[in-house]
Order: sequence, then C-alpha cells, then structure tokens
Amino acid sequence: MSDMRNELLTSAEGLIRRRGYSGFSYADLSDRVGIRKASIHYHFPTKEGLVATVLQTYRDRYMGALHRIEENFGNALDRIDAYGRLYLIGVDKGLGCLCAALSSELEILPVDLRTGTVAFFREHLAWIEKIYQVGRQNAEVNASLDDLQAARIVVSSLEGALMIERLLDGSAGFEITMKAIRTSLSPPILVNATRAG
Amino acid sequence: MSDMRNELLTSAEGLIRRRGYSGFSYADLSDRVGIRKASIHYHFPTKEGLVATVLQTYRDRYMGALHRIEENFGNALDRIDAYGRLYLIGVDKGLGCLCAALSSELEILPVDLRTGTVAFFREHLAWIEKIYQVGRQNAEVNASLDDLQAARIVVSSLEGALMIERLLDGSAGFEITMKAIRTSLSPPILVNATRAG
DNA sequence: AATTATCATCCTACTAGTAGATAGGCAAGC
DNA sequence: GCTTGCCTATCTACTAGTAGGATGATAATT
Repeated sequence: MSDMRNELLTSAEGLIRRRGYSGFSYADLSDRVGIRKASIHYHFPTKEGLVATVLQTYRDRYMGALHRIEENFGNALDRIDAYGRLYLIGVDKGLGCLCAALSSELEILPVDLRTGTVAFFREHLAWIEKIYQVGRQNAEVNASLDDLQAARIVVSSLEGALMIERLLDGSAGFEITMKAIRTSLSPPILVNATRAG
Repeated sequence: MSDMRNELLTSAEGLIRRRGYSGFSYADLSDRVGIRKASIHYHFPTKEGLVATVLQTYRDRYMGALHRIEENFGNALDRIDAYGRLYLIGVDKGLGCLCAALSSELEILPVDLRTGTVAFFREHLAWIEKIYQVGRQNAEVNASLDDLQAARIVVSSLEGALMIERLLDGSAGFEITMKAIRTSLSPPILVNATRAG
C-alpha cells in the first residue's frame, strides 16, 4: 500500500470522526493531503468505497487492540478498563467513534457501510460477553449482571460517554463514567451472602 | 405559531435524527411538507436558525417530560426507569437522539447549536444527579456510586444504547441495557454490611 | 548501453447535480 | 392597502465523479 493511500485513509477517518460522513468532502481531503480532488479519485474512485476501507481498517485496528488486551491483562475488570481506555484516546484527541458518526446518518448510509457498522458493534459486544463470562467463572465480577447485560452496559456507556464528554468535560468527565462502570461490574463488597425471601 | 411552521419543525427534527445535520436539506423538507424550498426560507431564513429552533423545542419537550416524571414517580429507580423509556420511544420509531446526531458533526457545527447541545446534556446530567441524591437519602439506591457517577453512567449508557440498538436489536436490545442500569443502581441485596480492612 | 514500452501517480479542465439562499411577483384576508 | 404565505426563477458555491494529458520511474527490448 502506498504512502498516499494510507495518508488518505488516516485523514478521512479523522474527518469523519469530527464532521460526519456527509460533513466531509473530497475537497477537505485534498486540502489536507496535498493532492488534487481528481487525484484522490485515482486512489479511491468513490466516496463510499473510501469510507468502506476506512471502516474496515478501523474494525481491524480495534480487533487487534482487543487481542492485545487479552494478552496483557488477566483480570476481567482490568481488561474492561483497558478497553475503556481505548475510547479515552478518542476523547483526548477530540475524535468521536467512527461508527457512532456513521450511525447518525443511518437512513442515507450506503448498505455496506451500514453492515460494517453493525458488525463493529457485534464484535465488541461479543468480546465483552466472552471476557465477562471468564470473569464470572473466576469470581472476578458482579454476578448479578449476566454476560449480555454487562456487554451492553459497557459498550453503550463508553460510546455514550465518548460522545458526551467530547462536548462537556473531556477525559475528566470520561473517567467518571469509567469509574462508575468498574464499580457496577465489581463483585459486591464482602458479603455474608444473606438473601431475602 | 402557524401549522406550517410546526410541521417544518417536526419534519426537520425527524430528518436530523435519521440523517444528521449535513445529511438533510431544504429540498428534503420541501418534499415532506409540500411547499417549495423558497417558501421554507420565509419561515426559517437560514438552516442554522431552523435547527436552533428544533433544538430548543427538543430541549423544552425533554424538560417537560422530566418534570412530569418527578410528579408521577416517587422512587428514584422508577424515575430513572421512566427516563430510560423516553429514549425507548426513539428506538421504536427508528429515531436517534437529536443531540447525538449534532455532536457527530461537532467540528462544522454552528456555535449556537453546539452550545445548545452542551446545555441539553448538562440539563440531563443535573436532573439525574438530583434524582439520585434524593434516592440516596431515602436509601433507594446503590450508595457505592456517587451522584456524578450515577448521572454519567445513566445518560451515557442510554445515549449509547439508543445509538447501538437502532442498528442491532431494537427495543429488545435496549431493554437489556435498561435492566443492567437498574441492577447497577439498585442497593446491594440485603447485606450484613461487613467490610474488609 | 541505449532505447522503447508500460505503468503509477499526479495534473488541468470539465460535467451534471445539489446546496443554501435571494429577488421579485401573486393571491387571499383583515 | 398592507401583511401573510406562498410561488417561479435565479444565484453562487459546492458536491462527487469523469476525461484526457503530463511526468517520471521501472521493465523490456534491441
């Protein structure tokens, strides 16, 4: 892959994450990478194709990161914490989630971008479900949440927090949500397992 | 306020929540309300002004709903549940959150829309914080989360879930997140308050 | 080694279509 | 007779995308 092609992909990703799909143009891209609009069409004939490639790259990068988290962390809560810090990078750079940006324009989104976005979220949910399941077997997590619930609240709240804190309080705000997630997923503090009823 | 003006506001809100700010045009609006593009400019001279009005209406409607929830529900968890069901309406109708759509285009968003979006989220966070504080005083909620944390995880996860489940599993998926929130905010099940250390 | 052909990458110049917005006119109602 | 609410026609700026040519590096041929 040529340098220019990669530069285009990187620049396009940033633009979409800051402006949305309809909100960026080949002219914007041209300003940033330093070649003419028509030359961009040489590398990516259509905008849809360009963004489809951006999306695939984004998914691959995340899947790689998830794999590395599993290698580097053993505890379920630490793994989920590390997962949350992936989003934090976006907050710091002022970048929203690519798939959040795409989903905001759902109705006018080309089908392949839609299916790619769906796949992104399913990949993430499935991963958290797996992590939580292992965590439950090791008694590392709050068992009053099942795997589906845990995955849902983790991905949802991190996606939501990334969107909100980019507008409000940045990483400081984001970390409040991260702390709340960890507290919610932690096993209840040392209990005599007494139960009502 | 004339009927046409309200029709335009309603139609514009729907379009933004399904297509984003850059993703909808006066031509789209014209198709839906049945008057010409130029006539829309009579009611709303600029797109920015139109959307600013849409946003204010949206905020007002939500604030009214929050007020009604306080009147109709006494328990903190029931109030937060009712709050979550406001989002659920969007999931059912295939509509994302207006402010989520706007925030996806942050970098190219006119300033007044940005400040309105910020205000929306601050209003919601402040409301949940208040509800949770009262709930804590009445021992209705999980005290291991403070008000800021509770508000953050509620608003973030509901915003995230609305975005995600519109793509994935609709209201069925959304309710998993809602259940997870309620579990997380509930006081830990009957405990002897034994503590380590 | 010199020459030729091929290919990758960029360019200028252009298309048709759409964006938000304006000018000025027409009809109905108070 | 002025205001309200719509119209047609038009404007400029921008959209994604195309046509065809210039450049320069590499490969193939002589």
